Amino acid sequence: MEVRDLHDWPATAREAEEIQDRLRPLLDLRDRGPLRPRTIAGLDVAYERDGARGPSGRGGRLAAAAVVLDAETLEVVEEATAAGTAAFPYVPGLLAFRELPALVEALRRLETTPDLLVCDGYGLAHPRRFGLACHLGVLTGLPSMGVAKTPFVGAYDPPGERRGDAAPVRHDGEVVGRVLRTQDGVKPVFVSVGHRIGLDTACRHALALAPRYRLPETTRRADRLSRDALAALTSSA
DNA sequence: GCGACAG
DNA sequence: ATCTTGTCGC
Repeated sequence: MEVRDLHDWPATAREAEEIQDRLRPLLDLRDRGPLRPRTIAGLDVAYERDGARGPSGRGGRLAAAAVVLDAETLEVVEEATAAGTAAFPYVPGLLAFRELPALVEALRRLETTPDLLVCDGYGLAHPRRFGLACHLGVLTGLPSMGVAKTPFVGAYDPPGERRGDAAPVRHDGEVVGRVLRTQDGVKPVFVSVGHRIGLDTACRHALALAPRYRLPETTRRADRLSRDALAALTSSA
C-alpha cells in the first residue's frame, strides 16, 4: 500500500513534540471508516535484547510486522515485515518516533490496503493527543485505532468483570479513550481512537477482534510475526 | 520539587 | 520492549 513520506526526523524530544503538534490538526476525529471493514491490519514491533544500549535506547535492532486479517473470519490475508533500528530513544509520549520508520516500511510492503489499522499502543489518549495510532492514521490516511495493554494517561474507574464491560478514560477533562474488558475476568485493555474512527466503533472492533483472548487477533498475530522476523535477523546476519 | 510514564 | 521461575487454572 501507499504511505506518505516521513517528515524530517527529530533529533531531540523538543523537535519530536513539535512534529506532533504540527500534525495533530490533520486528524479527522469523525467516524469516517467503512461501516463494515473487510480487512483490518495489526501492527507491532519486536526489539532485540541487548545490555549495552538496552531495548530502550536508540540504535538497537528491531523488526516491525503488519498482518492483514479478514475482518469477518479473522483469517490472515497477508503479512509483511521490515527490519530496522530504533529511530529514537524510548520517551513516554514519543514512542512513535521509535517505531514509525520500520512500521511504515512494513505497511509499504503490503499489497493490500487495509480498511483499518490497529496499533499496539495509544491514539488520542496521549499527553498531546497524538499517539502512535494518530500518527499512523495521518501518514496513511486510513482509519486507525490503538489498543494498549497498560494505562498511560488519564483516570478511570475499573470496568465490570464481564467481557464487553467498559469505562471511560478521562484526561484534562476530556474522554480520551475507554478501558475495555475483552474477556470475563481478565485485565482490561485500553482503547483509543487514532484517525477517522469513533470510540464506540473502535471498541466494537476491539471486541470483535478478541473473540477468545484478551488482546485482538491483529496484535497477537503482529506480535508473533515481529518476533519471528527478529529471530530470523539474529540468527543470520 | 517529586513521581509516573504506551512500547 | 526485554530479562526470568515458579505457579495457578482450565
